Amino acid sequence: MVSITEENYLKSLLQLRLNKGKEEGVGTNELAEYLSIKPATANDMLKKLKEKQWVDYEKYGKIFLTKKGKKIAIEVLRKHRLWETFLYEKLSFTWDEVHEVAEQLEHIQSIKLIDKIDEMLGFPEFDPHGEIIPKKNGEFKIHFKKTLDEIAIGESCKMVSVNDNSTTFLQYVVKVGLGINNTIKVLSKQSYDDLIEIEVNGHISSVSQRFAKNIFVICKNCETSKTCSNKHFEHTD
Amino acid sequence: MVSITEENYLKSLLQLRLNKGKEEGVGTNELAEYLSIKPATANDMLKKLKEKQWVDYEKYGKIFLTKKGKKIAIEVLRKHRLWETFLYEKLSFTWDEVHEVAEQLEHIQSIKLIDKIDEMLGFPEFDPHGEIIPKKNGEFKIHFKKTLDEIAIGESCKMVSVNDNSTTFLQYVVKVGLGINNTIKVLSKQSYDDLIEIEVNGHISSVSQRFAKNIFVICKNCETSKTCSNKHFEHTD
DNA sequence: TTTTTTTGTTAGGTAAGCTTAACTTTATTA
DNA sequence: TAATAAAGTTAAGCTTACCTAACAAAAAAA
Ligand SMILES: [Mn+2]
Ligand SMILES: [Mn+2]
Ligand SMILES: [Mn+2]
Ligand SMILES: [Mn+2]
Repeated sequence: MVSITEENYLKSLLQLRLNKGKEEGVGTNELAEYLSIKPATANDMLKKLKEKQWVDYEKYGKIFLTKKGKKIAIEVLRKHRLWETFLYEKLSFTWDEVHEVAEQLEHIQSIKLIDKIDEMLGFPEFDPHGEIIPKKNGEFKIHFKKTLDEIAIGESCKMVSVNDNSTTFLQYVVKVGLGINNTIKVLSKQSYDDLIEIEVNGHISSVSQRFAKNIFVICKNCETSKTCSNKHFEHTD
Repeated sequence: MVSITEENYLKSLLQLRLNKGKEEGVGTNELAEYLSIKPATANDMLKKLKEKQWVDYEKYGKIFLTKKGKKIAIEVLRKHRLWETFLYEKLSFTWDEVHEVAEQLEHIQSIKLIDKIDEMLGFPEFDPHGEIIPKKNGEFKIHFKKTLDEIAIGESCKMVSVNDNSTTFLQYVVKVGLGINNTIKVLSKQSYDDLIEIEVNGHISSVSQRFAKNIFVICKNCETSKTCSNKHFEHTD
């Protein structure tokens, strides 16, 4: 049996893993920060997760999901994104409202329930934040995303998702005139205060580094995705 | 803030209260049995619930919900029954599948969510088990229900709901040919083994005392309901 | 009315999930 | 390379929600 807390840990490990392009493990402090808990707490829990063979790591080393652990994590992520889509599509929730509720709904235990929701939605590919929804068999495409601050001056990119799901941030994104699938051109960067000047739909505005680091984009001329099954991305079991 | 466990306690106190016709409080052992926990555990929690002013009772006395406690309990009960209806009506779950999942869904914190579900369902009056669904303002009708074993020989009654939500029991109910709103006539009672002979839709069968105690009915010639607002059924606050 | 049974309470203990404070190991940077 | 900073671990302690065992009060039966 997997507790709600354990599910949140495993899902976070997967998300942190996917948010880095490279094949890196996750750190204790990084995980703790992401879950808004203290490193000591994360460390305790990681011992239990290792015991249960859902993660693997050496003392003082990076943490990796095992195959079993990754399977659970993908299921939770799938539920989260399907619930967000349900709230957005069927119950007219707004972009910034869905995440908080989905954070709870993702822990409802019935497989039948989530499969029926999937069916009701017509087996959607993306959630309202532009994130890919894993299929029932656990397969999903990985975007090689960059954050907006990594895009060079003069280059164009497409916004695919966000890295901060807080209501405050999402409402700010809307205010700046940004949205999923918008094309963003980076016009200039101020060396004085690190502000980034961008153009979206003919409209020019300036955003901070902090803001830009929370906007995920794919650049126009790069390889953008690969299919990820249960076989990829886990450590040796 | 009210925890999931606390919500389950408060909801159970309300349900036990409603399942007795009379204006009686609930006992510690009775509550513990209902929640499948030990009386000592229930006793601990009741102290905390009293501290929080959600229940009121004297030591060794019967337990009553306060106005505040009853408000929370009604909200949870409303969510439970709306979710059951959603699963049954929109996702083609069967009668015996809905309860278990609703037991989890009832604890999702969003008011907007449950109101939207209510709206999607067209503000239904009854859940799939025949139980009344409290309105958003907390009002609902109370059936003066009896259990099937209390019906006298020769009398007819209408099945309105069940007192056991286990899959095993609900599937057995279906097998016996019973369902919500069926008219049941009590033909005879065996004094030897306490079996009750009933007639439903022209079909005659015998059921045990244990079975009959879990079938709620209203008798044809009694007063059957009264409206219950937040003002009724609580102890003095 | 006394005895027995049922019901409710107290005391002491466990596991999960969290905290702070002190410490160790690894990584960075001078 | 040595000093410093960052990352990770350990120890001790808290709260919630559960348990068993022993006991006290109230209700029912003899
Ligand atoms: Mn989300
Ligand atoms: Mn969650
Ligand atoms: Mn139910
Ligand atoms: Mn519940």
